[in-house]
Amino acid sequence: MPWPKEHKTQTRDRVLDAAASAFREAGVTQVGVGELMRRAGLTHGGFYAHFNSKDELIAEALAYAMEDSRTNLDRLQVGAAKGLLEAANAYLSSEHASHPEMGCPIAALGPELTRGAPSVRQSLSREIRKRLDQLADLIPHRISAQRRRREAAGALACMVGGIILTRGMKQPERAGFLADCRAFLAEALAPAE
Amino acid sequence: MPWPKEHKTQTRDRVLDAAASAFREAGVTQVGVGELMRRAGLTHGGFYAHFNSKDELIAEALAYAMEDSRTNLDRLQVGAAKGLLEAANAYLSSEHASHPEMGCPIAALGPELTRGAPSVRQSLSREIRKRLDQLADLIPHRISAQRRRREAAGALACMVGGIILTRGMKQPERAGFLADCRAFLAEALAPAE
DNA sequence: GACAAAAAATGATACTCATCATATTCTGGA
DNA sequence: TCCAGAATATGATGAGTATCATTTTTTGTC
Repeated sequence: MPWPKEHKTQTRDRVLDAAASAFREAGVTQVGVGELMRRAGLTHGGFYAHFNSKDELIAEALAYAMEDSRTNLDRLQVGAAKGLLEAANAYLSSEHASHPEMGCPIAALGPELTRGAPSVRQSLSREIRKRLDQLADLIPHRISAQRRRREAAGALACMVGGIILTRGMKQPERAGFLADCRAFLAEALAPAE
Repeated sequence: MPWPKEHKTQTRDRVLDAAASAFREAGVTQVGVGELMRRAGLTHGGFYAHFNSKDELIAEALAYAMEDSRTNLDRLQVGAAKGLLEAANAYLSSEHASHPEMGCPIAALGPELTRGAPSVRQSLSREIRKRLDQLADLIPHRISAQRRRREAAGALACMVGGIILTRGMKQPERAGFLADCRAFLAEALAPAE
């Protein structure tokens, strides 16, 4: 094998990383294969040595971006108790709203992915399920599983919708709206009752 | 004026109506000017006699679709007390989730519109503000304006995110997730406390 | 019934895009 | 130093795009 044995995997990962950012920033349909390869330091032709199709890349880039956004958002809540509410507060932040290319791909690309190829939709549904389970796990286990599932669903919906709506607003209104969403969740998720 | 005086307005409206449906169904970038004109019973060339650009059409189609979705969703809650919770329940319905072409354009196109031309973003921010005001108005006015605003924000975020997430899920999971979102809001918006 | 103007259709331009076939370059081992 | 094969580059294809200039059709009025 006349090449370093991990070389191909590394360039493949570079393409994947470039795709995960570029897609979240500009949308999957607006970013062409050629530009992705250029961002990865290559030319367009070699693309199909790494992926069978653009759709396959999209499906993989989604999973990659989900993982990436989770680590980026975790950095915003260092030291916090890391309950569901803290996770939601980090998600519903101005930093997240103003940096879609590093943020949650569901908020950046959700509707577009829903209209994508079957492989893309399959990846999307899997990632959503995974995220719901992760969030439900942040709720104390003394709470019933049913209630944990309900709160995770409501919180994730509020998070995704909140960021999407924030990004659709003009600058002066954004901060107040985000604060409203956080306050709303703080009450809805209160451990009381 | 050798044409019925409302003829041009009527065909313009036909294009607008076709655009509002097609965009919500397939996304603004996936629907070309040619197909829209064909849906309106015309050919591609005449488009620019009605609109200065595709972006101008998108901005107008968004407002048109917002109005259209409101009437379609109102039909789901006939006779109800028409409070914020009832509006949210109609929004978070299986019918809405499975018919994006008749539903809320923010849920169908939000992120895509955010990346659009300035005129599109302007229209989007205006429509979001309008919807927030409409929802806040559904809350009894004895509640403080601040709290009405907060509940409208949280509810709309939950509604938009809930529908987007539902559409990203596979069929057997959808109904349960929608029910969880509705139950979550039912508790969060409870008039008690 | 002919005319003028409005409305729509035809046709063309200049792109961009995903995909693939072919050629070239690079690398570790002989 | 040269070779085989893997990784990448070149170039082409065919389809699709927004936009505009020009021509054709349609309609109310004389």
